Amino acid sequence: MIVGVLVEITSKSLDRIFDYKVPSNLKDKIKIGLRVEVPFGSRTIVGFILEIKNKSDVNNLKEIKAVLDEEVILTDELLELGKYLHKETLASLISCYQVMLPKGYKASIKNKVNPKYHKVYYLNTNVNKTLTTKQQEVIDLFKGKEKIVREELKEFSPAILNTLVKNNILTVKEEELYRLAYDQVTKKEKVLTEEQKKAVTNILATDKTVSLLYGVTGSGKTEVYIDLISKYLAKGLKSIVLVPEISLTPQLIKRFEERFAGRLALLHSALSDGEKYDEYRRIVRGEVDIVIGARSAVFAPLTNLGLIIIDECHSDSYKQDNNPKYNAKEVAIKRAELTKAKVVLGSATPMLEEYARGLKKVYNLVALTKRAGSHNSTLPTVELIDMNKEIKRSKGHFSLPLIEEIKKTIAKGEQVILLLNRRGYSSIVTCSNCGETIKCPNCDITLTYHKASNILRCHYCGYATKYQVTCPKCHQDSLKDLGVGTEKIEEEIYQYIKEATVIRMDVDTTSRKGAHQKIISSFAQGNANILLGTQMVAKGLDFPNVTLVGVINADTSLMLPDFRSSEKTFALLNQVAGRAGRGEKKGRVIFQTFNSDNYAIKFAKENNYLAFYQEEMKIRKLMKYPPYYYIVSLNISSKDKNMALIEAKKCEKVCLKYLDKTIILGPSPAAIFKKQNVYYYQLILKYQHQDNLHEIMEKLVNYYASITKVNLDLDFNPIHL
DNA sequence: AGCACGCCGACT
DNA sequence: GTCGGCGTGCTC
Repeated sequence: MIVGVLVEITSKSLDRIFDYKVPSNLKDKIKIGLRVEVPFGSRTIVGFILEIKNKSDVNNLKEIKAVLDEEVILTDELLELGKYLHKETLASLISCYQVMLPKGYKASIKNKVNPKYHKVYYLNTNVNKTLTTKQQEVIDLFKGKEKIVREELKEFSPAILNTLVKNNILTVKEEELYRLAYDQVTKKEKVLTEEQKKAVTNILATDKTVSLLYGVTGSGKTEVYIDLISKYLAKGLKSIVLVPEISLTPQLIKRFEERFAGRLALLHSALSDGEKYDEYRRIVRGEVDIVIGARSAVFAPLTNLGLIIIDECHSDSYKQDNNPKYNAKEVAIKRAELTKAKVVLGSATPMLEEYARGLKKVYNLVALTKRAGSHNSTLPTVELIDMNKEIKRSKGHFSLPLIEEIKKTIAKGEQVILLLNRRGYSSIVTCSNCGETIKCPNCDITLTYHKASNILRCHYCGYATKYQVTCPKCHQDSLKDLGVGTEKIEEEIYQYIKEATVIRMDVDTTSRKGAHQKIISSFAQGNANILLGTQMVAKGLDFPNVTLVGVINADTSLMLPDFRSSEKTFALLNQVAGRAGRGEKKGRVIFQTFNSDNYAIKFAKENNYLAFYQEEMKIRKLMKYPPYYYIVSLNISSKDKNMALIEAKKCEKVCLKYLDKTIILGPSPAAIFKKQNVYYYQLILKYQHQDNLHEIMEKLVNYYASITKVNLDLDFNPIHL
């Protein structure tokens, strides 16, 4: 017996199968998809069995040393998905399999996680022995219980329990203990609105693989998900729910827990390695029906998969930005096709690509147009504050009208959410007088400030211009690098609003485990009247007492050097506005902006997704961006600065020669040109139809895999450029 | 990736 | 004489 093993070394030159003999004592343990320990050169490493055969082209085969798993972790379905990922992203096959597994399953010994065990006592029947009082106390605890874990018998000394075991009254076993505990309360289902019921029926009836559930904020997409999951469950089919990491809030988890207690597994970055490992084992063992998690949960090894839900499907967190650079949405659709499952994409602000596919009937488009929560919860009214006019009499970053509204809201005993839109703050030069930013004449993309060389550069085409403080629009010497944090804003709030009590929520205050939960419950209990934070206050939060939402700087994210900046701004503003007025009381929203005429801001104020979609589509068409064009970015890097440029030019030449219908931009120095003494150049390809593109890219990848000193890294359909 | 092998210069 | 620098090449 010979096995083909894919070794766990991330190197393109080793990304292939190595054959090993199987010693006779391990023969009956061998299955495809299991991990084995093998000798490799002078060391011992871990790999996956991908083939079982009885012949090999290689002569002196070594023997495998050990089989590491009992349960197959790379099921046929995952093996297939891995091949798909490898083919689509051109990342190494081993990296495609590694990305599917939690840390504890990966090879390196320092990450190794083991199951946790605890002692469990069982009461034997037919006990007729006289017991001591202490012993009787223990036995009494077994009333109505089959077993008791040691931790619950803390007050009893080991001597008592040992005697009971010795006398055959109790039996003790070592059982695996799952590290993550869940609430076991099951709540009754909420009654769906007519609109929600129709959405569910529609999604169940469609013969299309993908449904796009386009529902305004507060329209109750979660109820639709929950109902769909139950319906699939009734058919014996399991579900995966993907949510952006940032919106995996305790509030959301609780709703699923309440409905699917005991049948739910959770996979996200806030879990410890041990917890993740345990959750994964529960899934592998078929002990759960629903998996809820961030991006990589799309690979959860559930069998009988019926449904994959992708909430907030416009979120860029579904794209992984290191290898393999996959998009969980595409993987979900592929997986659904392989298993005849369905995909539901949900959003109030779908990405343009998604909505376009909905309109073209590639996806089944389902709309929720009304707020569901309570009978009179309607969408909040939004007001724009033109900071060009207000700046002179504003206090710090706060305009007078915003300060007034905050004061009024606090006085009524209601709560406020304030968003500091920090996206795009770093290295973007803005005029502090008129709000102007400098754009690339070729790409319509904000230029990025490079401190070291004191120039403004376009990340797309490489255009560069010298940085000057004079604003080309208002001619004031006010062009500067912006940068303000939530701490500074918090100070200002206390300075101008005496009655304010603030809770801050940003990466700094939520990094510790459980901090997120604490902040949310503290605010929900009314311990503060203002919740101030970055993007994370915009997503998924549901506080009925919040009646005012303020955005301190609505338009900083418009200035991102990214063709999706308008889309991102619109989505962010729409979402944060959706946090207001979710209960009985009507909500109000204030956006402070320097660009009150900008269409993204204007349509966000009007809550008009369709109008935004149409306007943005025009620009995308004109500028040849997605969804009209596909994009591939090539990143060429080397420790040798000259060689990096030479090779980047070589790549350009190859593209020019073979890709006749493709627009080629660059090579230009990458966003971060020099990183740990490695120099990076970037080429961007734009195309609509170029049949041989993948083939050419594969050839380039293989070529650079064979040479050292220069590296080529590809990103198909990149989110950030 | 990581380890051995190998061929050159500095030095207890 | 030997230790150790890192360029090259191989791993079933």
